[in-house]
Amino acid sequence: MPSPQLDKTYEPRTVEDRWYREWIARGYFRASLDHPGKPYCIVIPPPNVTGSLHVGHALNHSLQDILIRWRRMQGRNVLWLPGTDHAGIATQNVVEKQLIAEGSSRELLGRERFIERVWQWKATSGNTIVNQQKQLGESCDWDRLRFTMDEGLSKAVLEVFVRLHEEGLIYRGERLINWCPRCLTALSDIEVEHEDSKGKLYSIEYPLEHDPATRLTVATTRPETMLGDTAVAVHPDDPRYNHLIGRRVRLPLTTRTIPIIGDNILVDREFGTGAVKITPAHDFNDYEAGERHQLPRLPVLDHHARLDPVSLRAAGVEQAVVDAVELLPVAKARPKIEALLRERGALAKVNDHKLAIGKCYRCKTVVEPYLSPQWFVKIQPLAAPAIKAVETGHVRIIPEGWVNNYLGWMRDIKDWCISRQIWWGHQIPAWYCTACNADTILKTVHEGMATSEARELPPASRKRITILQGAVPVVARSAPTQCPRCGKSEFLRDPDVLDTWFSSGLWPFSTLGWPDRTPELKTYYPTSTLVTGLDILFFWVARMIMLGLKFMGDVPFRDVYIHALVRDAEGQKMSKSKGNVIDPLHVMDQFGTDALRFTLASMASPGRDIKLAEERIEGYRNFANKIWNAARFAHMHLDGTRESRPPAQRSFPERWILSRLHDTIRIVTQELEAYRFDRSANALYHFFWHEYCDWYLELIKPALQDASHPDGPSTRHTLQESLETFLRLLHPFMPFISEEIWQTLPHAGETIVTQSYPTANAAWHSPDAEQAFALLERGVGMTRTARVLLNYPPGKHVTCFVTHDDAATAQTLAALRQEFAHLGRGQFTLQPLAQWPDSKLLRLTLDGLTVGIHVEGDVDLNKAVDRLTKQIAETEKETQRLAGKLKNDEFVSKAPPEVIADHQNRLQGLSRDREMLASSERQLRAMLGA
RNA sequence: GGGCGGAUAGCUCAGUUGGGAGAGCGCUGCCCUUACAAGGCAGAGGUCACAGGUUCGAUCCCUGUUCCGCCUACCA
Repeated sequence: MPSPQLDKTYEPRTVEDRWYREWIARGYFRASLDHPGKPYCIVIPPPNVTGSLHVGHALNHSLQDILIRWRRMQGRNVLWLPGTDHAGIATQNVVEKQLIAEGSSRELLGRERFIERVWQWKATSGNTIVNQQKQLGESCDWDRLRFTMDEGLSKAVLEVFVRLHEEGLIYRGERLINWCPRCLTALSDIEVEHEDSKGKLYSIEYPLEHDPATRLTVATTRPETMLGDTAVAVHPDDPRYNHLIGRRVRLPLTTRTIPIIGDNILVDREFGTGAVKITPAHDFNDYEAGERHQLPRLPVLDHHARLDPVSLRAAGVEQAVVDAVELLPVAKARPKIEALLRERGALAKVNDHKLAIGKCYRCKTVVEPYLSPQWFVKIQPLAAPAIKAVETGHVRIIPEGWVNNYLGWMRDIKDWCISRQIWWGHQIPAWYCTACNADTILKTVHEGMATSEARELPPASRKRITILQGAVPVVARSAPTQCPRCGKSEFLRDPDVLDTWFSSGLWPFSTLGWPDRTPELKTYYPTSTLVTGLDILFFWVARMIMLGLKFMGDVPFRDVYIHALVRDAEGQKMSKSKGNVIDPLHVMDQFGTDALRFTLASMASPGRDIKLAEERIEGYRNFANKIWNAARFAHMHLDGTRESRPPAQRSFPERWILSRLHDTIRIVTQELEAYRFDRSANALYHFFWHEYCDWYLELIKPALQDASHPDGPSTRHTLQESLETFLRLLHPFMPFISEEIWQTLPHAGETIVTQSYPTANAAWHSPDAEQAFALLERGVGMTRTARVLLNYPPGKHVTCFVTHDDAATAQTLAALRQEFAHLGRGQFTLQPLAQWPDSKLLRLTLDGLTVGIHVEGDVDLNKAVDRLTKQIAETEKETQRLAGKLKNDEFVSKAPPEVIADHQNRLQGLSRDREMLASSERQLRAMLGA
């Protein structure tokens, strides 16, 4: 066939787009239920539908695509199922910002029109990330693209909610939850990020009611919450205070007195004064203590985390204090309270204090514990089987270091708050009969707005509806028409939506058609592997395992591979505000998609974050170019007859490269099975650059360039065969360049995508060739070193001698005369040392191998002498070390015999080397003297 | 506070049953040798964080210390 002309450098952009469209058009990525292979399925961790591809996605998706393409080539029935999630809070925030920029708001728009607006936003930006994924070469079955809010998945959400509710595993109740006063919604425990910050510890004095001259001092980091204190706790065994239990203190700034109680859980006698104020409505520990002692809960903050005048009055706060702080946010109220306490002489001291402050993971606003009715999943019954699944290995977590992390969290898991006070998401399928619940449904004027603003609102938005804890919902798959209790038909639907993770927790089966019993579920569930980052192990992975076991009766996936976080070159977390983000799209434009993918794979070592620097990507861009040029070389020489000989009858370079290829196939496959993408990638890189290009292509040039060479036809065959095999081995990592080159080589089939993955061929394994090569490599290296020592130009034709002090090895060398001549650029004599000239010769020795190079003209021999002197010293040092060990009786008596024998052999070898080096040095000095 | 991981060449990292320290990038020198200067060849560079212990022998196993990350937690 004619050799196609390949350009001198590889241009990824044109190639990538062309092939991706072709792959899609021909449907190579489509899964088929009829496929005879064993199923292999990955569901993609759904990215935010309105987001765009960042480098973390690029890593996550590249690794999945490597696994998928590899398994596809292995003949498995592959499904990679793509999709996106609706990212409730994040997406709602984005659209709200747009509205504010337009001078509108979601309240002005109303719920229905707001949701329409979000769908519009999804329609305009929803394809962005999908197109970027395609640019990355992802071989997903795009026909099966799913979205957490689409009809099928919403049906699954409804079904799960109703069933869990029926079983009593979902309940509604008033609890203290994490509340974001900016997003105005509840958050689950893990949506709160903790950050160390500097704060203050305020010591406040509470006078005893029966003895006001005596004061009980309590410490707090949040003095403004003291207005809502309902008790002070001391340790029951603390002799300083326990006689006060049952007495009362006067709460400063209020008209109230509160009891002193004994509590050994809340109180740490060592900390502070040993007395603790209790604010059950604004602190999780205090809430628990309040439960234990039946204390009232007095909230003092509203949902914007401002001091609420109505609540303050209800809490008996003095009117002057209310006037001073009402409607102030916490940060502004705190100094006012501090000043008021100081005025009253109630503030004992203020110390600096380090504390961890909780922030909203979406908007970084300080989260407040907030008392409100919410929906929860009772999690213990779901967690128990999910713990067992990992303990027994039904789900494998890789690297397994994360197993304890998972188990620890699961064993201490808290009920999951699933309701969110936002509009974008799956609205909770609970309806309240307005007649039966007349007393528990409160409609108040919207407190978040000044009255003038509130007047502008449509009536439906003007109210804030609060459905109190006692309300009785009807939970159903569709809206009820009649109240089962009173028969009336007017209902209010619960306005809350579900946590986004509630729907993504169903992802491995909802995307396959559940709750319908589809053939897809039957074929692909449990899925094979989940590839994800550590950051969503709890958010997502744990919940998928719990819900998968609950509703499918089986784990959602067999393996969970947890990969690293991508950081910048300095190890900093990438963030837009720091301006250190590496944009994968820009990288792909600049260096090519294959280079980016290969970089990420090669750096994916387990248990270590990836510090990504552009130079690395550039390095692998160069690798792609190297492959490209090797292919150009092949094309220049593939014309002519080709002959397929049995491997054992091929020439030495052919046998050697096939043996190396055999080994590389073995390593790449084995490491992929162990999810060691880094080792697989490095094996590919090392093989191709440093064995295939550096040595093999050089070794076969004589056979290729001489038209009448007897090994020509076989060499051409092996060249083509080895290159084609390597491209298949490489394809999962570098899909584009491998396809582009593969297409130009002789091949069967229409695409590399569906070719079989190479398997190790035992007939290619050749220890003899490998051993011979090791000698050749070292010998050639030594002649090149000698050339540099003598300042010979690289092209200079030299006269050389090579031998080895072991006779059999010397025989092996003798068979390599032509290879030495070619790579060493000169005339090589492979005879015993006795027949070498004894002057005008620079000799180098290592491990019994000696190379001599003829010294011509007036060259400076000093560099060579220095080199020999240095090497002799090193040899001497190593000799001392080994001899020392062998002289040690304990070593000789206790070390294993093979280690002793090895030491002795090495010592002998060193001794011979040393003799040879010393004689070389004498010879050189003689020449210098002459 | 608890848990986990890391500390190996200038940088980023391998090193899997303890026995002669490796790679990539970078650096230095020489080369535009017809596949490739996005390249070739040669080379410099490391008491494997520190201190003990186990062992004939420790980068590797054990203990402690220091430093850096991450996760987690209610010390008011």
